[in-house]
Amino acid sequence: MRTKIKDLLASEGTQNGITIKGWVRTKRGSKNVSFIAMNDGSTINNIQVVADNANFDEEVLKRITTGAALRVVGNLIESQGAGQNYEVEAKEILVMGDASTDEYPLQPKRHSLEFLREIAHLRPRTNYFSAVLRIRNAAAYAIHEYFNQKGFVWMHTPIITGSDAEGAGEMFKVTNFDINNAPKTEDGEVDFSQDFFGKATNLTVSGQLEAELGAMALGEVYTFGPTFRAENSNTTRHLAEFWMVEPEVAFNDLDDNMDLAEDFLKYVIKSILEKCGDDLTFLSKRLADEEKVKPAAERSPMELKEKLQFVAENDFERVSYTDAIQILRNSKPNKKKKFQYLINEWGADLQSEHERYLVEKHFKKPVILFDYPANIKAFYMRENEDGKTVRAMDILFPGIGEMVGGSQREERYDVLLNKIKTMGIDEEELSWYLDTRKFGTAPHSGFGLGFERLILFLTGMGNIRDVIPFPRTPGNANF
RNA sequence: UCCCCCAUAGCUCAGUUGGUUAGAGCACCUGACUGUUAAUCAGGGUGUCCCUGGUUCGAGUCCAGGUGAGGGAGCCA
Repeated sequence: MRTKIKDLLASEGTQNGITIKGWVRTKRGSKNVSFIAMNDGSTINNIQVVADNANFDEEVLKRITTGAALRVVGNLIESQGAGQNYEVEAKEILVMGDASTDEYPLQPKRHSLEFLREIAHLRPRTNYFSAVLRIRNAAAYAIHEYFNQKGFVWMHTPIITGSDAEGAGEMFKVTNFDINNAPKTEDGEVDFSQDFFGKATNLTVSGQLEAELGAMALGEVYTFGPTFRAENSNTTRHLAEFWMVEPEVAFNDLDDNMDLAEDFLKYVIKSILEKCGDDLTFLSKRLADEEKVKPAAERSPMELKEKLQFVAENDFERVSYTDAIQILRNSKPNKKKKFQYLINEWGADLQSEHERYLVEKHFKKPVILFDYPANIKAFYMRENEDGKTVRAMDILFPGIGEMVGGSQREERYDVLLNKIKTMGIDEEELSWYLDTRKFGTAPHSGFGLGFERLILFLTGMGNIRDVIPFPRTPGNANF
């Protein structure tokens, strides 16, 4: 039996005969005594193991190096040094796995995130990354907890899809063909009727359309799973493989949808503040250190925990696209021609510089933009009475941009069919989707949340490749 | 995909107008030290200066191409 370091550090008193297993972070010491900082991933904090050198084989002590796996049997005693309440007085030390000092790349010092990305198989062993992974786990748990409490059904939508009309971006092809020798039809095209599924298939870019089917039966559903986009996106906020949360609720209109999204985000943030205190404290401190190096203008006005608290406790700003255009048109950067894309008239798609202005300069809090022009949004969004806008909403977060994208869905069969036709989408492909509007249609709404973008916000990390264990990006599928 | 930067020791980085034997801190190794907190002190340099080609008497330094990485934009979550 081993005791987790988290539990030992929280111990109410001394304990005899405990066993810990974990990895060495640092070893230091003098002629008579060695101090080993050990971590087992249960907490960001290390426990100090103290070994009286006289009681141990010199060869064993030599093998205790940064990265080595140890089993230590001993007593939890009150620390005789400053800096920690308890420490483990070692009686027995077994080196379970050595870590060669001249090969092990992690050192007891700060490494750059770029370097750690190159050794993604070892980076969970760092404070930085283990904190992110624990927060990621707690956030996933909080998401399920939230929806469960609200009576949502977690629906497993397919990863492999036969539909190419999801309309959310480039898709990865799935085939069993020998790509150099695929069967061809008479006119020279690849003959997918002979492929595994009997048709061309792809990895999903969204579970929304299927989630809508579920919502029209179960009332409230959500998806939470991997999602794939074959876009050649090279940014700090895009991945080719990422996790997405997509709630879909029957009878909800756009206002209900915005209420749900805001309440949901605040719940997850509060949950992390409550459960990941140690990890947040570490990240908060680390980020504050990095801020010090930056010029004053680029520094964030709040530190991580404050920022999370602020967002959890204040209402998001809700602004229609039309009002947002007004604000932007009259803004200083627009008048002084500081925007790369100047806002002149209604109908323009907002660039990230505009979104950033609204969120970071004008409102200084998360902003929900709604009622966008129909021609810049997807076919399934419900048309407003004005005939030119749709019931879409995006939630923009400071430093991240679009966290959530959602809409009230077009539930009117004729309107939807017409939209599909004018956008040149194959209606045969979507006949099953159209059936929901044919049989017992009802207003419904939903949204998609980029899980990793949420983790970016929760951890204060700057690059999405640092909040997923093994990032998949164009040109990179290592590990 | 476009734009901008960058690539020197295991890591982080310095390297002057092109100049002879390429440096620092940390890591690592050796030793010292009565309890340390990324321990401290003394000693030790471990290198395909990303690759290919060019300019030059001479290239880590200049030029061209390539590769890799980072930031920004677009696409979006």
